Amino acid sequence: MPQTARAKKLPRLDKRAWIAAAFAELAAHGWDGVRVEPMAATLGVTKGSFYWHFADRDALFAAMFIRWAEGRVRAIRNETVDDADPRALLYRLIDLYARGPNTNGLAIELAIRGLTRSDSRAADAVAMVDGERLARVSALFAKLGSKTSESEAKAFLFYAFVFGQSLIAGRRDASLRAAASALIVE
Amino acid sequence: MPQTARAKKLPRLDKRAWIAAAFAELAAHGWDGVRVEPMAATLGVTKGSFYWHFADRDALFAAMFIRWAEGRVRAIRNETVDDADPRALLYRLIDLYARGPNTNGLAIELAIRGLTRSDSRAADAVAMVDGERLARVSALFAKLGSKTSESEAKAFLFYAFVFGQSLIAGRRDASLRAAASALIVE
DNA sequence: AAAATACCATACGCTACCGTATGGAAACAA
DNA sequence: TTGTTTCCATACGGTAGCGTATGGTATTTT
Repeated sequence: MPQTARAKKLPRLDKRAWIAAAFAELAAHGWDGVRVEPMAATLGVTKGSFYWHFADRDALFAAMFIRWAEGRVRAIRNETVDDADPRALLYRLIDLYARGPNTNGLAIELAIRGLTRSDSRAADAVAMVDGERLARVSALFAKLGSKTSESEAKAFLFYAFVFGQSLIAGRRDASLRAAASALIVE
Repeated sequence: MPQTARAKKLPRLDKRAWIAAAFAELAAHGWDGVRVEPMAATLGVTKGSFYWHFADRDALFAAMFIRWAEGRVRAIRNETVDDADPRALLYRLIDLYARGPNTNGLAIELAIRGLTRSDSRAADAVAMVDGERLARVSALFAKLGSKTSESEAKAFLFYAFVFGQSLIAGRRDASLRAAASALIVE
């Protein structure tokens, strides 16, 4: 009997493919959605694939934490190349986390942050990302003329606002967001 | 055979007891932790109790959303009695959500907010709470002399900050928090 | 081409729950 | 006391998903 099922072109899967699928599920249905067998089905394979690449479900989680942290650190570094205007960068960062298409990334971010209490690996990942982001944003405020201590406070405020804003229901109101943003940056 | 198990004094349970237990699990282990049989065990009863009070697990969730929303609306109203100094109230609100003991309430809040995408009942609850909180905080800023539009922006900023701040890893640093708070309120 | 390795299918046992069905104890009423 | 209602225990059947065992098919290596 041929190993049926699955499209003609059968692209073998690797860890990355599984992790990507896991993030998609995480964004859509939370951690409850990240389950081996259903994911295998949507990937067009069986559990056999998964348990070849990962020891168990928990190993997938661990890999997700690491990949997420690395990706976020890389991202913030790319987003704050220092030959640009600091003020413009700050506004751009707000948009980047508040507006449209990145709604998925935000869901993932919040889901991971929801685990920091019970999972130390998640806590480590978050700490790494927060450290990098705060440092970068703080540097931007410093460039705008703040002293060290003040730039750190402003960075904390800025960063906290960006996240909090994403949690609030009536955030559709763009003008409100803009006004609040100006209160921080200006 | 007597209906064994369970301590001598057997306080019959009601919906409220189940909901309270569910919130405790939610805070500790997220939605994954809110499961009927394990909760029954920790409550010292069996599923029989649960399925008498609730149609199914989903009905429990629905009840949790409603109870949470009502409780939060009541809370913000109590916390903003208007014979007090607005500025002091604002600082007090920050502390209330940032410091020590309320770490449980925050976990619950974030867990519920994590569902707003996939569960409209959760979204409704959050919208109700956010509306009330924004209105109350906005009124405080208005008392401090802001025009309507500015007080709304400040309230949005304030409220977003309070939440975001709770998500950030290095939030232990009280002085940072204080400095950031001052940037908003003053 | 043969052998080794990488990747996956199939099939299985197992556990943790969900929800239901039913009878019985406790508390309250009549 | 006797019914009536409220609350719960016990016992099932059923399902979804975890992890394992094993062998088969691709793919690379020699």
